Amino acid sequence: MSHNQETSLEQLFMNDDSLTEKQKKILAAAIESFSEKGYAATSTNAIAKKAGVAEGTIFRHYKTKKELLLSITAPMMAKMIAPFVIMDINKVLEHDYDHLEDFLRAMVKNRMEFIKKNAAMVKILLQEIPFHPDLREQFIENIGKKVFGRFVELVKYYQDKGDIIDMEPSSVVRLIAASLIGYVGAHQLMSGSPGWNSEKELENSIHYIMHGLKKG
Amino acid sequence: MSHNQETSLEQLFMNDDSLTEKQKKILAAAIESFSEKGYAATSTNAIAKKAGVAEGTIFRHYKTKKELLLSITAPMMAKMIAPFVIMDINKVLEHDYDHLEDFLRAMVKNRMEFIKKNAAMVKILLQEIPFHPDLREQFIENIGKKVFGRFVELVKYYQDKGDIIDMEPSSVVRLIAASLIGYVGAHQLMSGSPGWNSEKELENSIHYIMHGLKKG
Amino acid sequence: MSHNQETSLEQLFMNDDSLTEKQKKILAAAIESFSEKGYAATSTNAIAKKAGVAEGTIFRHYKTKKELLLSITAPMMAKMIAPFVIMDINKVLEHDYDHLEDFLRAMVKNRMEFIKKNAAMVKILLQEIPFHPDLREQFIENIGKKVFGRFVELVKYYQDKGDIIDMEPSSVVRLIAASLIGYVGAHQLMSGSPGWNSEKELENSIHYIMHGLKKG
Amino acid sequence: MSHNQETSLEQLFMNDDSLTEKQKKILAAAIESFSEKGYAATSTNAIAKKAGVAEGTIFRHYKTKKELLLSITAPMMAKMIAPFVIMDINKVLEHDYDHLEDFLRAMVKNRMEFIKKNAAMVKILLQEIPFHPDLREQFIENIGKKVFGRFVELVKYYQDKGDIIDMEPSSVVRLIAASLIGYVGAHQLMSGSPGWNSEKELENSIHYIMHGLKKG
DNA sequence: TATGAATGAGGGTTCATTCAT
DNA sequence: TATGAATGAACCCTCATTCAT
Repeated sequence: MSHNQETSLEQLFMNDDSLTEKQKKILAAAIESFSEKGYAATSTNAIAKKAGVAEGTIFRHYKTKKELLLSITAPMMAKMIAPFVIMDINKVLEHDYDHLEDFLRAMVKNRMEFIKKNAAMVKILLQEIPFHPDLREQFIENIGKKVFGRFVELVKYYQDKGDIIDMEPSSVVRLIAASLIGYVGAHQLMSGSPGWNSEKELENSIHYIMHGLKKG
Repeated sequence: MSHNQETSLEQLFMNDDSLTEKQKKILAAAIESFSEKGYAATSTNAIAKKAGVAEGTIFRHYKTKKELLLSITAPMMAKMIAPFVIMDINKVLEHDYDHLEDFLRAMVKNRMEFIKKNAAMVKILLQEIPFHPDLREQFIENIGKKVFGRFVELVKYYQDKGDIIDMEPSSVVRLIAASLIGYVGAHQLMSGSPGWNSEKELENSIHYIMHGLKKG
Repeated sequence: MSHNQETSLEQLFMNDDSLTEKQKKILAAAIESFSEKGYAATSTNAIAKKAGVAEGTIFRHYKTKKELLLSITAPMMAKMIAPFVIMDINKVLEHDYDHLEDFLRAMVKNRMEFIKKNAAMVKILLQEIPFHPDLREQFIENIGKKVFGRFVELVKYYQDKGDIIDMEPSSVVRLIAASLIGYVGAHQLMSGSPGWNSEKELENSIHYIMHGLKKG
Repeated sequence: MSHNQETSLEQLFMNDDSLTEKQKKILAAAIESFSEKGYAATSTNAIAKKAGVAEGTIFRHYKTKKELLLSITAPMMAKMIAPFVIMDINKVLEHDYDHLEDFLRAMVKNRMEFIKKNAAMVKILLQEIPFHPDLREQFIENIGKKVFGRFVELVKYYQDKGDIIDMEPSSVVRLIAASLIGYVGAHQLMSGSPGWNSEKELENSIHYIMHGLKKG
């Protein structure tokens, strides 16, 4: 859960040697189009044109348009949850973060970083989940089961320590998530407008989360 | 901000005498389809079939498919913000709710009621906002400017009374909103699954909001 | 074949007591639309709107769109050939016009007058003839047989008198017609532009016709 | 302005290597349909069927139905005026045709040849001009400005020589054009009927033109 | 007589996908 | 591997016409 630089997912695509040059262009074009106009409203023809590639080329690499979407969202989810999947909870808890606040702040900053770097892809994921049952299942499986589970353990630990409220751990996790997603949403909506101070809002959000979960 | 029964928007459509019987069926079918598969992935032909109506009939009443969407979302937004637009802030504050907690709880319940009754339409609104600049503008204009402004006033009042934290009022409002929207989203995602207790989750959310905003 | 004022066909419609007020508006709207955009490209809906009438009203008076077209073109043709049908050739020839030139000039002026007054309707007739076999037949029957026949008689008379060339009478008639229609076409195309002097062009056309038909 | 064989425009399309086999079939089908029923009354579906091609194929090659029309009429106009654009007036006048009659006869025959070979396409052009402002402008620009200008020069030359009447050169050109177009129109209308002798009518037309323009 | 809601066939066009090159 | 022509189903929408009011 450190602050070290991760490369963005899109950059990962670009450095993947198993991908053709054209394939990379297709992915980049698809990401931009899907995030702007949505999956259903983006035509493969439009993607091909934006990628500077023949329409057939898309289908040489991805059997269907849907598969192209999944080739974006699947690694997206994998990377999204990676830090949680690999983290050794015991080590994390005992050595890295004495206080919950510290852990939450670190996590928030880290994932916020990830989200900022992969804004378009996160946008696609969130936008398309309502319309694709398989995407939703995949999401629930990954985020809901794996990550959620890990967080629940974490929350329980801090609850046992008496640091935070004795609410259902799953609820606690959901509340945190909502606050963070809300922050990102506001950032997408407001970013650039004069009244929006992204850093300060982040701090406010963290403060809100912390106090919302305080014991008593 | 009372708990009195409001009729759902869809019922309002159904009781609107200026609408043909067929028109009502079209609206109902469109609401169902749009909320399930999204605007772009719903064909006018599918709507017509679901409504038991000729496809041409749709276009007699709504010049375009987009206009049909807006005829759903526009009154949706109006009703959504209605309680805030008409509420007399001074009266509200001085007589109805001595404590912020009471007001928030009442408001949450009231709007939660509205959202539950109009789940499909709210879903449409939230789902389509990313894809329709005009919808987004309309939303910002209504929710962002009108409602937000009113809430900011309210928050300032309670801040002056010393009840809640001295954070930017706009941030406070955003944080509350995120938590509530997060609750609804979870409800949509989880409703029906065994682990989900909607009532309790609502209480948890309110508790979280209250403490998140506590002074000090 | 005198120069007396005839009312235009459209005015005739307007004064016809057997026509409803609405019906007159429909005819006027149809004439304008058909002449501007053509029969096939004009919708009954557009006609109804331009006439300020419900779409159903059109079909109360005219069973089909085609019938509406014919209700314009049929009287058009009747009026177009009326002077020729009623004229008493012998009288005309022996008393009215000693010289062919005089007759032609009078006829040209008279029909030109008619065409000017009914520009839109003539335009419709000429435009639609290529697309409607029945219109074409009707046209051939009326203009081709009746009028043509009369003109052929006339031409023969002047040929017997030795005034004009001994070409096939039918060819003579066709040549005159082409020159006159050419004049009207040019008028439609050029009218209003600075270089176009309608009166002078008409005189040129007549001169051209006369000399084109001169003996020897 | 020689009588050498030109290939018809449609044959040119058929020998154009830049066109797909299907594209040629589409063009042939469109030419036939447009000339018979008119542009507005011809459906792309009908063209596709007649061409033995999927409807989508049409739109792969021509973005819109209108573009398909223009892809027929534009080269049509180019070829129509080509002989006039490339002719060296001085050479023509001094060496080829001592008398105006000879030039006119040659030109008439040459263009008549072209028109006969491209009857369908000429028909389309003339039929659609009233309904398409852009076509009309294009026509005026090409025929009206370029060709007309050249003819005016020619006419002036012969007027200076004293061969023909001292009428406005532009009127002279118009009168000739009307007579020729009239001939073609009659040919379209009458061709096949027993009384129509195309060759003789052409000679009559030329004679009529010549005498119509005689001095004095 | 006049309306305008309703129809469903058909309009032009776009779509994701296939396949010969 | 990459192309782009070809497909035909499906898209949104318009059409002429009908009919209950």
